[in-house]
Amino acid sequence: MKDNTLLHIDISQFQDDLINWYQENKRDLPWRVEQNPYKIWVSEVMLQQTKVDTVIPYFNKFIDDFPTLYDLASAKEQDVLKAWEGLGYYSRARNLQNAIREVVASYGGEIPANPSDLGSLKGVGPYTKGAILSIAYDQPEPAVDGNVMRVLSRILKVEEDIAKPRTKKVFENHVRELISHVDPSSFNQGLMELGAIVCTPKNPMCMLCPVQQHCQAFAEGIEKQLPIKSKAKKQKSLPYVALLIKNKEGNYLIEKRPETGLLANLWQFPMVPLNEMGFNQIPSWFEKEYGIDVALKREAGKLKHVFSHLIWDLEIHEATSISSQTCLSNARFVNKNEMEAFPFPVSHQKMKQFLLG
DNA sequence: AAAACGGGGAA
DNA sequence: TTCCCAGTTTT
Repeated sequence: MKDNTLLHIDISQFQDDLINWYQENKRDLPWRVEQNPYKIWVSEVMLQQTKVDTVIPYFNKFIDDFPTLYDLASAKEQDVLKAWEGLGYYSRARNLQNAIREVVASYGGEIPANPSDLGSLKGVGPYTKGAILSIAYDQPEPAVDGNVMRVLSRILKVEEDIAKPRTKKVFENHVRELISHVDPSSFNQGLMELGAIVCTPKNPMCMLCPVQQHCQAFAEGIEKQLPIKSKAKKQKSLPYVALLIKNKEGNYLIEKRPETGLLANLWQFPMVPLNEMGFNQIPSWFEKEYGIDVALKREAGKLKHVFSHLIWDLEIHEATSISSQTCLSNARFVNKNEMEAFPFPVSHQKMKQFLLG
């Protein structure tokens, strides 16, 4: 063992300081009320790349709609996506239901308490696996997320690029050395809570930190320089015309997106890729793709929607059609009331809102 | 190892 | 604007 970074830390004292602080300062959150593996799992999936304040109302509604894993297993996917509407990363919801169905089918409804079975489930990667094992089952497994990497990069002065996939393994190894075997749940949650409340990205509040005396970065005054993270390349912008097409019955055309890729299985208003054709080709393109006539009426506004990896530049147009149906099974005319049952991404929720006034 | 995959909020 | 967030899957 060449790396003796941990020798600088009094592990037992560090555990006590962190766990005691967590017990005293942890936030009251809906998924901390009981040690229920299903609810903890749901919360962990929702919390991936999503802030606590955003998750809370979704979590409460989700548990209300699907109180047990059997309710989720037997639900329709469209209803699960509807409950997830607006949260983003919709594959999380589809993977979660897939995994829960696997738990019912192969594990008698008992969420596996061992790393290999648990980790084999859809959507359960290294983080979620460790979070469930430690928080729901009190096992000393690492649960390393962005918070933990930031906190430990400062405490242990780790200067590797946290944007690199392999760096996460470095932190997992550190956690295996540091984690309390008496209360691994409070240890892991304490690290994350500390990252969320005290050891924040820009201006960490070191004066309030319960493990300040263990922190290498604080000792050297370099806490704001850590962690080191390379920048992502910037998004490409894609121009579209999105159409609010009303037919004679007063119904609007919506369509289901493909079952893989971006916003899989969500619904939307038709979008015409402008980088593949000119504006005046839209009606003929529609005749070819949807088998319906379309007459553009007027522009309703513009919408810019930013994803992590691309940007939609949308020009919204109102249009009319004399058709009542399309040649596509995934597209249909619905009235404003029926529209409410379909899951839309946020960009198209805004267009829907435009229609509803 | 890199890219795909959403959305919101803070600085 | 820029960056960040309780990540996983696919390529």
